[in-house]
Amino acid sequence: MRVLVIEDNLDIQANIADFLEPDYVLDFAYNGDHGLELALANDYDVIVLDLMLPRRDGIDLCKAYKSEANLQAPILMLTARDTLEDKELGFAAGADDYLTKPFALRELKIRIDALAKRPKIKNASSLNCGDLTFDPADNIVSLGSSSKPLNNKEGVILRLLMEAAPNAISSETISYRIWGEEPPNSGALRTHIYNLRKILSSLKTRCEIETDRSRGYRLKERSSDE
Amino acid sequence: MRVLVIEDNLDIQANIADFLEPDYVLDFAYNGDHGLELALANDYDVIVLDLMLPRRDGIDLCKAYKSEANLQAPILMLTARDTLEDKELGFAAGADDYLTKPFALRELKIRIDALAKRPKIKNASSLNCGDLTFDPADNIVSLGSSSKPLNNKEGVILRLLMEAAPNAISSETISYRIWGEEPPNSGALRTHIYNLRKILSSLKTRCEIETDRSRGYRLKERSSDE
DNA sequence: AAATCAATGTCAAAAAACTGTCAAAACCCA
DNA sequence: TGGGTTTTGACAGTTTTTTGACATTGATTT
Repeated sequence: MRVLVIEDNLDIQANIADFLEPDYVLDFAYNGDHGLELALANDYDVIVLDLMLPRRDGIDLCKAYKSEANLQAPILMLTARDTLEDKELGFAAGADDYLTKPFALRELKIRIDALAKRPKIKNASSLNCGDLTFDPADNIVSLGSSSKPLNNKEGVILRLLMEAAPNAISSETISYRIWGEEPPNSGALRTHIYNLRKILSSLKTRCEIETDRSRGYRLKERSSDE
Repeated sequence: MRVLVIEDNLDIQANIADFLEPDYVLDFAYNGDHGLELALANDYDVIVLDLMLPRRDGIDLCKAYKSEANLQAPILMLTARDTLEDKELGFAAGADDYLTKPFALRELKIRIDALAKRPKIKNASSLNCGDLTFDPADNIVSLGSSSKPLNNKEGVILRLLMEAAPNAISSETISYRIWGEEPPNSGALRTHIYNLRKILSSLKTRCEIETDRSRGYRLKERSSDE
């Protein structure tokens, strides 16, 4: 497990090093610029980030990292500030956990472990599956140079399918994501899937929406032999 | 965003409801059993879990949920206990965050938001028994390169058999898992077992469904001498 | 050993549920 | 109002699930 510790206080750094070193591979940065550089260049499992840093503020670093990193490691913020406003700021900047000094090293460790468990967030503004690309921001699905606009519901459905791929996603889940507790009382979803399929096939993509009878739908790349 | 709150203290519950209700869809459970049931049956974005619960301990619930849920929602533990040992227990059970009472509702909210951001953990669970492999995610049973899709009921039955193996599981238990309190009034289960056996034997697997007369069914690897 | 009985296996056919298709109606917004 | 979006409803085709009728099995009793 690789952990990046961005902290300018040498004492704290040494403590952390002593405590975590046997179990983790640690990198250290002493200022914000260096920290961001390391964070973006390497693939860490967790980043421990002090908020008060020379050169570049922790909040700033966090925002920059979350927007620029392709594979976002979870960030644990470390700070002496304990007001709710500070925490809000930190989480709003993209932190995943927040620990106020002074803290027990063991608590730091278990929180690092907890953070490392979850899969990392992929920073993809556009989704893709096989040869297809879909941009949820403007609801356009495209294959190479040809593309088609989708309407709202179709966009949501395609996004859900792409996020779930290659697994199936149940009609109930899709329905709930679109309509919440009160779905339309007729098979509107069926119609949307139908239309989505027509659009996909007009793009000549190799992806298609498979139905997993009574379990849901799945976006899948057609195998070559069909 | 859907949040499940498992908390037996009605005051705290009401507070949480008041504070979060406008923004989130909340479900409540008042005891551990009901909480686990809801957690497994629905797809929540975050689960808020009090540790001291009637019927089933929070730690226990957490472990059970993490091992049984296909798609694990992050769990935020809520408790009056503030020792490191308690936190370690909680995180070891699979918690993703830990908040000690009393807490500020705003902090609860920002931590819920932070948890909801991260992608959920998929429980990659393919079962096997002898030479057979069964993937409940797509209901496909396979032996080496050959495989067969199962329909819903067959899938549930095979999963139960595999989970129980090498022990037998009673018809009543299977029936209850499939139909709940109101099973069909004819021997539908017999027919499903029959069909499942046909599928298994078409795969030439060495596993077979044994019947333990008046006790139930059992999945077993045939011994070589038959 | 034969008779009996309940539990189970076998199978075809009926019933129910699910899905695809599409045109038309309802809705919404500029 | 007009045009795109979304829902409705009807129908057909398919798969899944249940039903029911009968055969078999194994244990128990006579």
